Amino acid sequence: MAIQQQIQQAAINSLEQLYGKTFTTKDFQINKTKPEFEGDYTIVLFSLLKPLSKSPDALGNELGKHLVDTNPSLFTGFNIIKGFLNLTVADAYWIDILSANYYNSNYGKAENKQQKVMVEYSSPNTNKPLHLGHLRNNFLGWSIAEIIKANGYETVKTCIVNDRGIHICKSMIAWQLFGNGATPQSTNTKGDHFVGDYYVKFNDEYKKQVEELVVGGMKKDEAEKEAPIMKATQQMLLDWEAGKPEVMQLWKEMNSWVYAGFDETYKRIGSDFDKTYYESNTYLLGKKTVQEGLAKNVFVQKEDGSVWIDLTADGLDEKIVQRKDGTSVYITQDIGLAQQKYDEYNIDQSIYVIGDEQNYHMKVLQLICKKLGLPYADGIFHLSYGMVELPTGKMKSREGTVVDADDLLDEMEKVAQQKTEELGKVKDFTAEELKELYKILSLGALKFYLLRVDPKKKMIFNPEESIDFHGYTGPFIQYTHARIKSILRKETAQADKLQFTGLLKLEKDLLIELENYPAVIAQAGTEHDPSHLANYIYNIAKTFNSFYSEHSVMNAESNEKKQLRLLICELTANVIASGMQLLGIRVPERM
RNA sequence: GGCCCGGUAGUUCAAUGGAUAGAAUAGGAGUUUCCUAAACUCUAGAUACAAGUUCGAUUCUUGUCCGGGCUACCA
Repeated sequence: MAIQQQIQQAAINSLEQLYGKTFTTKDFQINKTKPEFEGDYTIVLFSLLKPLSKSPDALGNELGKHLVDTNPSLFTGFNIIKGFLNLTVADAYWIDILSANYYNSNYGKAENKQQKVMVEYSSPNTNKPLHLGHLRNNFLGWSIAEIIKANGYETVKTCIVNDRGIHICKSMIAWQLFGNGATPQSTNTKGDHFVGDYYVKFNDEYKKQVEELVVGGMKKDEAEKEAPIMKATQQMLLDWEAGKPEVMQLWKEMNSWVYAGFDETYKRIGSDFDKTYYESNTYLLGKKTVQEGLAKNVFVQKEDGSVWIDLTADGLDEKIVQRKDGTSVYITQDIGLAQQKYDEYNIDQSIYVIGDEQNYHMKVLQLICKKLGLPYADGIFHLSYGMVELPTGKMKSREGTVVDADDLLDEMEKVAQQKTEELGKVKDFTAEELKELYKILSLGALKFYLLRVDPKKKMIFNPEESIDFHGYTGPFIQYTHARIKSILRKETAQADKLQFTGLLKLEKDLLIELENYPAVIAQAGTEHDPSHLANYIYNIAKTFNSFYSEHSVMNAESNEKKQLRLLICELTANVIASGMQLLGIRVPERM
């Protein structure tokens, strides 16, 4: 049991014995003691004063004394300042944690909970390459799946590819008009970029045609409908839905180019999926549900034949779920896909990693599922994340301010190389080892930069800051790990040589933080928030660096101290590596 | 208009209702005969505004001001 819970339980027992009253964990708080006071953990007494009719000093003294007397192996002392009871935890407790876990690669991870959680993330469109926003989505999704796994759940990572629709037809039309049979191979272009370029060409041409029509005297909104390239695109969509062979052929070919490009990027950033759904296979789903909803009177049919649900009683609007022509809308597909996921995997929870612009949509989806009485409705969770913006404002594809994922990764690698060369610490690395190191460092910097922020909040991506390898960054933590490993290459710890010697402040500070690792994994899981982990690992690294510069391991004051510090090094390196792994970040042995 | 989210040092981010609001970066000053200076130490600097609840509010409530998102028979 974690120390905080142990303290709380001990306090509950003492209060019961002292005053005959039973309290629960919600009745009072245990905090870490602020560094400026003596002690390790603090019981906040204020909320107990009234029910016990005690002054802070009286209660603090009685409770403190009782706690120390009845738990001599846990507490070695206490002091009271105002309403705060500061407790000092016995060194032996921290030493025990250390020797029990320094070799344990599963340290911090929870027992199997026998439940299955699906995480859907990434969800790209096949008409353009991935950009910075997708990176936040991918890093978040992958990390949250790992964190959930560490919390004892089985996970299924999925991706829904938006591979059909008018936007795809735009690239296809543009390729037909301007492609002259070019392919990614013939132009030596990455497939997703190749197709994305035609999407841009479509928009250029479309804009031109609209302008010409407007000059010719047509109104703008009419011109937008009448532009020949748009009409051709709409016709193509109809042809696609009718399954016209030439269109299907072109569609398949262009999508295959995109997938080749995506695969390369996914591999590079470490995204992987247990199951990929394609919208072209799922867009007709959900129609049966509409019929069932009508039968249950959850949905109503209007005179023109369209089907609706009235959510006004829940503070939302009326939403359409089927058009008057009988075709399904976006939300209907989502209901269908949710059902399919449940049928295929029998999942207990389904997490959707989707931007906060779709908060309303996801609310509606879950509410409809609930009203339909679907068994998986309560398990739907929208992991809503904020948009990534630039210091200059929002990214806009039309203004060309979108940060391309591949370009960004290339740039980051260059910076990693440049900085590594400047420092000149790994001159004996082979070319492959160097390349690998640059990858580890650049991806580490980028992932950490995007994951260290609360997912719910929008964030500013500052290109200059993101390539900084100092301070609150991935490489800072990676560097700390490499430093520790450098010590451990020289000598490994022997646990049987460990003797209690009295902990110095920085030794104890580190152990207190390391003891907290399981609680941090749990918190990151329940709150669906990897930033807690990022923050935590950073603090571990920071404390270790202070420790490192203050106390020598190899030249410790005594052999006991040396063994103790070697064990601290082991556990710190393990926790750093383990925690970073949960963020999808690798740590090098040397850098 | 309606609904939702956010406003904390110059900047980017923290803080289950608890002690003197933490970091990083930018600024100022230092540290290397000693395990990797991608490091460490010191210094200066912030809760948009106004009420309310509370022993105690960055946190909860209300209002004001300022940003952002959603509000399609698009996906």
